[in-house]
Amino acid sequence: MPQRSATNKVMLEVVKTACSNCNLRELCMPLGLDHREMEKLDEMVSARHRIRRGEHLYRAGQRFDAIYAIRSGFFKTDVLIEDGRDQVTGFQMTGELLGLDGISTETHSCNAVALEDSEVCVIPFSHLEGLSREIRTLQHHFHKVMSREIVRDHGVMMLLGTMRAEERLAAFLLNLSQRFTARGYSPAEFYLRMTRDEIGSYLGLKLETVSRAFSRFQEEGLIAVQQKYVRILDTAGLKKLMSHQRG
Amino acid sequence: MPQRSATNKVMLEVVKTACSNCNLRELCMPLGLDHREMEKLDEMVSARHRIRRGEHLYRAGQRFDAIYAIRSGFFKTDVLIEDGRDQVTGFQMTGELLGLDGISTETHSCNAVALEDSEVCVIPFSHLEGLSREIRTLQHHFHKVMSREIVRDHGVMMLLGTMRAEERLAAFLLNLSQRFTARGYSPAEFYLRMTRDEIGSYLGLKLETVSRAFSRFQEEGLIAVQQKYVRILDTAGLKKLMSHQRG
DNA sequence: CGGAGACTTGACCCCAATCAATTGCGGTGG
DNA sequence: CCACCGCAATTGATTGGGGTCAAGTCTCCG
Repeated sequence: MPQRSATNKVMLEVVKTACSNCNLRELCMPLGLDHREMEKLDEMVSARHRIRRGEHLYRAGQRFDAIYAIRSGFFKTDVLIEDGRDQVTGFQMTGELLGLDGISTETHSCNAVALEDSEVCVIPFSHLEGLSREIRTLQHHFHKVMSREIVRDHGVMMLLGTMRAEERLAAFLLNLSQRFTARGYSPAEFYLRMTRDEIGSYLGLKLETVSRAFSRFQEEGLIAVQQKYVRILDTAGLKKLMSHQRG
Repeated sequence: MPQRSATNKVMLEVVKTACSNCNLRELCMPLGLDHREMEKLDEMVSARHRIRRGEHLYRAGQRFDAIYAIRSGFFKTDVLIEDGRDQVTGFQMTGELLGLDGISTETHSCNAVALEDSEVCVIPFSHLEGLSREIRTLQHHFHKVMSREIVRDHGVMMLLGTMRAEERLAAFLLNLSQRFTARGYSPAEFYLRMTRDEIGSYLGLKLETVSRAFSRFQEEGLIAVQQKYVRILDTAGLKKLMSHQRG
């Protein structure tokens, strides 16, 4: 319990931002650590960083030296190639990590942009590797997180390679729903933080196609949608949509 | 130097399959290790495994406990979903690792199939984590390899999300060329180990489309292709193709 | 209240999918 | 050795899903 003293406010601030007291600890890095290990983690994750909506957390080409855990907010990552084309490679929410792509070349290979005012915890990568060598659990957890990212990417490849437009959007909505649920939010009702254009880029579709698919889903009673607000009315219906190649 | 003795032959066999003497050491796990560290790696990577063309190295759903380094041969990985659709998520060649996707859930999330008679080195994962805690260089290298896989996946997402058929095939051929080059083979001439159907699955195209694109490239003098044999005649032309959205 | 950006909707078009026929190739057995 | 089989690949004709272009509506915010 925090001491009642003149330093109370500062204490609270510190407590509030420590991994050991973070309400994301079941989703984020601390998973599975004991008390002593958690303290070491707290030391490592000393810096926090606020990012305003629309600002970059990092840009492709910048030197990599830390990964970031999202404490609050919402991000997108995107890559762009010379001729101007770009693609959103992912949307990240609280408890998820950003920057894993930078490890390989020690240079960030994509851009990370806040889609709403956000706060991230800075995890200096060399410290993380150091602590991983001491704490088995942390090491293993980190490996799992990287692997999960690979599996997720395979899922997106599947989506882009084999699904038609409406299936892609259904998969996208169900995925969002599941992730909001894991964070204690409603599985059926949420605000999209990204534009139709960004959804389209992620799903390999044009914004008009995304918009049409939303409208169709609404006509069919699968969802209620009004701009960024989405309410899922028929989860089973959306799932069924995904398992039919045509029709 | 191997001793001249009755055990000579056995010795040679051991030497031949040790990481420290493997001609892939600049591509594979040993990268950057000193002599002592290399010896420890040799101990860890004790088992080898032969896989015949068409056989599975592992299947989705099987328990994960090792990753595999390809010593010789060629593999594909694919995922399949309930309704029967499947997608090739990658083609792997010598020196590359297989099985990273299994770390996250301790269960393989895709199938790995040999496209020609192959040999892999078995790297028990718990041993690898153990050794990573001892050897900084190995740990860092392993992290880089995982990260590289993530970056590669982003490249594929880009390809699937934004490129048209011919661009995809051009990108695919250039990528193969580059990887063969890194292994000391000709950059301009190689045999494809996979079918048109498998290429198509990987690129999000139907096999007929792949075939047509091959034919078109040949007509335009970019490549010479006869079944599985491919000869790149105009690398610059293929690259140029990739940077034009239409035309 | 006015303007800019986000979104929706419609009409048309094009690239790749689909359907279908044929050719080429490698292995197997008479 | 060659005929045959089955699979892989090529090629053609047609179709359709999503892209493109364009017009209009909604919303947020200064």
